[in-house]
Amino acid sequence: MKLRLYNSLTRQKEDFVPLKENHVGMYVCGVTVYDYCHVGHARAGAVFDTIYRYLKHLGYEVNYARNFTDIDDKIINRANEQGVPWQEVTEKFIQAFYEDMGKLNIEIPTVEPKATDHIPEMISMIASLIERGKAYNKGGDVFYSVHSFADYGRLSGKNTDDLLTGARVDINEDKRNPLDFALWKKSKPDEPAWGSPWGPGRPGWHIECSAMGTKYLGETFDIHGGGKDLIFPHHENEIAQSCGASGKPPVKYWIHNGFVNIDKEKMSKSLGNFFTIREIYKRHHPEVLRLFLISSHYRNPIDFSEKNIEDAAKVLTRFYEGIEAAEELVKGKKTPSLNDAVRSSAFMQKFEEAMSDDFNTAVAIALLNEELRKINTLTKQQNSGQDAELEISLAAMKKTGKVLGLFYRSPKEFQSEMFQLKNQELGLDTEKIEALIADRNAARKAKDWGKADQCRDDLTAMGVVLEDTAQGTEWKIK
RNA sequence: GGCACCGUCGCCAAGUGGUAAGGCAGAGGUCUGCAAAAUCUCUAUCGGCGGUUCGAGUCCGCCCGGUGCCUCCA
Repeated sequence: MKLRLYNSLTRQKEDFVPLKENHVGMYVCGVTVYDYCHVGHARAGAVFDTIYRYLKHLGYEVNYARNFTDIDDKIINRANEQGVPWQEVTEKFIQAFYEDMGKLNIEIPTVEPKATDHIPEMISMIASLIERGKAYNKGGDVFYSVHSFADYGRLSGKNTDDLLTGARVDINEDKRNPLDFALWKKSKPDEPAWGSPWGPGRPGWHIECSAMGTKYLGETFDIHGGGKDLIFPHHENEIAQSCGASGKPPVKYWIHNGFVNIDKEKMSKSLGNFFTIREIYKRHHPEVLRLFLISSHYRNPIDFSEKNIEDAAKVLTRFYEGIEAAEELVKGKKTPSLNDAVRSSAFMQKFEEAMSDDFNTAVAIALLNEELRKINTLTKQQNSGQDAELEISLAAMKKTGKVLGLFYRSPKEFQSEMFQLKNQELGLDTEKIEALIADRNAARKAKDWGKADQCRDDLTAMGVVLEDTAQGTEWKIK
């Protein structure tokens, strides 16, 4: 299946041709670890995790690097506020990152470089930039000279004149040009510092990604990802740095995910209108969050709202119920060459077609819904002659789920976790519910429909929904 | 001010120029003692106005409305 993806650099969909056949080098900007992750981070996590999984699904050997920015002004400020060493702040939030992203079923990348483990690489890149006349030392601060890079602004579609007339350029006497940005920051007393040819200091934000990307993926690699907000200045500066140092463009395909909005407005730290992932987990299942995050195309903005999350919860619940019933029927069966049948199924073909069109997860999920309907119908028919078909559909569904990072729990586990979340609000008295159900079943046996309905009405009022099955009466929370 | 992007059913959301996927909600049928679940059927001409074309949601222009980037930010 030929993969096409939208390249932010050229602003169009392009055929994906890796630099090295069957191999992909991918770098995604991680987080600055000074606080808990919010839903925006969750989206970037889910989007690039899905891309990573799909590339592997296509058979590529993927070298995937995602960094931790563990030295930065914000980290230092946070440490000072709390009166703790900065390392304590970063360790805490790296730990929290793993917890939050782990629940979202985000796979661990091939490498996860930390900025502070790569100071020598950054120093050497900066030195090389100075040598090539692309950077200058001003009293211990080193700046990149934007004028030295003719292509500056290509990724973000800006030209330096416009940037200069913009109202918000940083006025800094030490800079030759207001657009120049820091590669190395001289440290003040009591600030964390590393030795360098320009005196003690710490690296600027942009240089770390250039240095680590180069180290792990080479001077030019296939894919670089991140949120749209990183295009300028972060990624623009990365290009300038890497190109300046190596003379080669660092990245072939740039991929940027859209924002998570609250009431149509970008969710961000600076606006203060953000939800942390862990806040969401208190009320919503992580897998529901993941489904919500990938139900829209990754480049479009998504609006985070209770209604939208609840819709996703309904969809996922339906999937798990269908899977549970089908698994029951397929249990113990073993269709010969199941993998081949799955691979060549029309459903899998269409799934790959959708995903290969710039990772269209929205269409992929629509296809999953259609396949679920097929599975439900086959399950209901309970026709042993069609078990193979059901088994193939179920296996295909699971396989696409693996690409999307869904359906990896057992249905029972999912249902029980959902139950617990819902029950937190209602605080249901299980014994009372069981007793009412017993009463109702006694009444049903005696064909006392009035009393039976009364029992159910009482339960409905408590938020309990009944389901009479061949195996008995089951109940769940609405 | 500069540069991008977006406006599709009540809500969410896909859509390579050929006559609108999917989900939620809603209506009706099957099933059920009644329900639930499942399943079937039904519900939009795509912000507005022009233009290009045999044909446009899909390309061009203008207008209206919304968002983002230009400062740290996924």
